[in-house]
Amino acid sequence: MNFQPISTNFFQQPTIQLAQNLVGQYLVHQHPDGLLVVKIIETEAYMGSEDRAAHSFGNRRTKRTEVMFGEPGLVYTYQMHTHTLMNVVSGPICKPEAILIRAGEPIVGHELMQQFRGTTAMKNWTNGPGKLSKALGVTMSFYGHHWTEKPLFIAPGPGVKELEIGPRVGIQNTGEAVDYPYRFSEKGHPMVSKYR
DNA sequence: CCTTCGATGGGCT
DNA sequence: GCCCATCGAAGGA
Repeated sequence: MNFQPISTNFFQQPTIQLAQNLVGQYLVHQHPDGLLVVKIIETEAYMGSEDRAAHSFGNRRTKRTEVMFGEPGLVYTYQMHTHTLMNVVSGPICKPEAILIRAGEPIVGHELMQQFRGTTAMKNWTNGPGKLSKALGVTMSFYGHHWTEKPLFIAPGPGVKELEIGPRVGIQNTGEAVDYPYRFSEKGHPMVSKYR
């Protein structure tokens, strides 16, 4: 298969819509040790200044959140404890919205993913945001990269049969935001990350 | 400075 | 379900 970056204007749709449409696309990393591809099966939208669960709530602008104020399609990586989490910057410039990529299904590069993840069962390689980054060999060095540029990019995928919508995971202490229906996943997929 | 706290994951009970 | 690794960001003094 020949994977090529999706067009730039794919990232110009409204954030909720983009979060939904990212489910079913491919995420490709042309890693020095081999090609790695997953189909995205779970995302979460973070709606910027209005969303108490977002790092950019209240337009908080710091070294970490700076990239969220940039153009849609940029890569926002950040550290959570010992893990790297991957986001797609969304919304117009200066509207700091983003989409967390939470889970994927291995398509190409199973051997390398297993090596990066250890010997656990395949269903545990990419069923969470930290695991996914590790399986794909993605680190903080991609902060500010663009998701249409090799070697790390989104490519058109097959989509999904049915989309499931629910509340986001792991955002206690964010008031009313805990129940916003901003989590999107492929219904019934065995590698969707845990429910809360 | 100093303290608190994670958009997590793995191990163990 | 509970514990905690491990560290930078955030926010207060």
